[in-house]
Amino acid sequence: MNGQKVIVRFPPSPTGPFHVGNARTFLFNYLFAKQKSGSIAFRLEDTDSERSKKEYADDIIENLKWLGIEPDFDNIVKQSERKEIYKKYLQKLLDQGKAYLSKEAEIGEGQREEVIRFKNPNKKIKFSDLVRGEIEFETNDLGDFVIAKSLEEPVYHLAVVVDDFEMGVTHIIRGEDGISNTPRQILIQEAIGAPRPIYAHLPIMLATDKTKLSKRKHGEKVSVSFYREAGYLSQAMINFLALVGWNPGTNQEIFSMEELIKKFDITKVQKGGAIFNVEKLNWLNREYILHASHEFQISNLKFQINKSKFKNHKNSKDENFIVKFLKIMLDRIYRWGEVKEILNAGEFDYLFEEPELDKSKICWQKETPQKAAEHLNKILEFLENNIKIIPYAEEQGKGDVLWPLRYALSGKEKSPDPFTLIDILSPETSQKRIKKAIEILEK
RNA sequence: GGCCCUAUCGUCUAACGGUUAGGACACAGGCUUUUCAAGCCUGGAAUCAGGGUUCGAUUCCCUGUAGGGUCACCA
Repeated sequence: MNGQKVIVRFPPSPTGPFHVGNARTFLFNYLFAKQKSGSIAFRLEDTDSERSKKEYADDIIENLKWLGIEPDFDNIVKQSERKEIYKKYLQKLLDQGKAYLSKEAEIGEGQREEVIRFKNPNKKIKFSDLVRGEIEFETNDLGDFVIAKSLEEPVYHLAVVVDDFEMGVTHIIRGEDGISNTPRQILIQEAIGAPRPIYAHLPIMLATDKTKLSKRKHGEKVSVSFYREAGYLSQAMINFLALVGWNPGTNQEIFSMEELIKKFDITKVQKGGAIFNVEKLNWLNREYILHASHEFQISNLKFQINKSKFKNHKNSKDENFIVKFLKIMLDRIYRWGEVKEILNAGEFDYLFEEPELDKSKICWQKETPQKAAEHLNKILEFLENNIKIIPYAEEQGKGDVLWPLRYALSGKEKSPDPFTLIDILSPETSQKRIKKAIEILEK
């Protein structure tokens, strides 16, 4: 590029919520531009007034900001506002005989009687792709394709080529689905005298069924906002997306944005499509949750509790409780949204209210109710005198002592260990629950 | 179907013609202050097939097969 400034572009069409596949495509553009100290143009391809909606444009912008990959938001280009520019180029092509008004023989529903077609020179187009190497097309089977419905209504290919040219785009990094559009666009570039940008076609991101991730087929899980709302961290999302289709050739898995910018290499991008593997995302997200600052963890936890059914419970306001609860939660979540889900599902009800005990479940395996009551009484005594329970449990059989204790405290067959429970419940509450269990056992 | 692209463990991938084909996620087994979770240790798991080229192919070439993309007056 001999010192020429790199300019990439991100041209979403606001006809749906921001798609994770688009997010990855843009991330690669972003990484590439940043490492070359280039700039990133943002263009809304909103010429389809039927399907383009402001809410979608807002969703794209909002999530781009969340992900921390921002294009040049100060200079947003909207295709819908550039009719005059396209018209100028169209007229010139017409004047030069490189395009012509065509009377259409067969007209379908909503189609025009007369459109502007590009006069195809029917030549072989060869271009070099940063990811795939040389790609060759015979363009005669494209025919004289339509480039506008009228002077005022250009069609995609014309608009894109004109915009990329006017905006000085040097590198077009886009999805693999753009490959077959490339020869058409190169033909138009040559006709309007635009330089050819450098192309890089990224592999497509696929769903588990190995087909393109689509909203129709795969639902809300294709939109960035879904992951945001589910409590994934943007850094984890970025880290994950970067690794789908690219890696630095080392065993490193965790990358900050700065490292990605430094290490990203467009020529090492994978050629084949890659499946969006949520399990890997989950693992990464957990890593980020665990390594976040304590303050960040606490604020996320509070946020989730306030969205749960316990939002007004006194424990939810108790800092001490929150800190202890965090420790428990960090051992079992991979995304923050799970806190609310787990809480609402009732798994931790016993931390907020007294559990119902089932007599048959208090005893461990073949232990008798008498024996269990005896152990619990002993524990009560230890608690009052601040004596360690473990030595006694080891002597008497850990299951026989610890299971009844844990069950008395939680009323659950599955829960954190009894010592963690005593700690978070307070000795008083614990003693109360143990007494209750003894009562039930003796009934 | 035409055109184009692609092909390493289940998944994401490493290996500038010579490796016991490496790592991560997931999975299985084991360990741990009962259970669950987490953690730690161990393990199973791949070069699509067939031809070439080469002393030697995961790697280069061809064919087949499979998968994907694209074939709009949508973007």
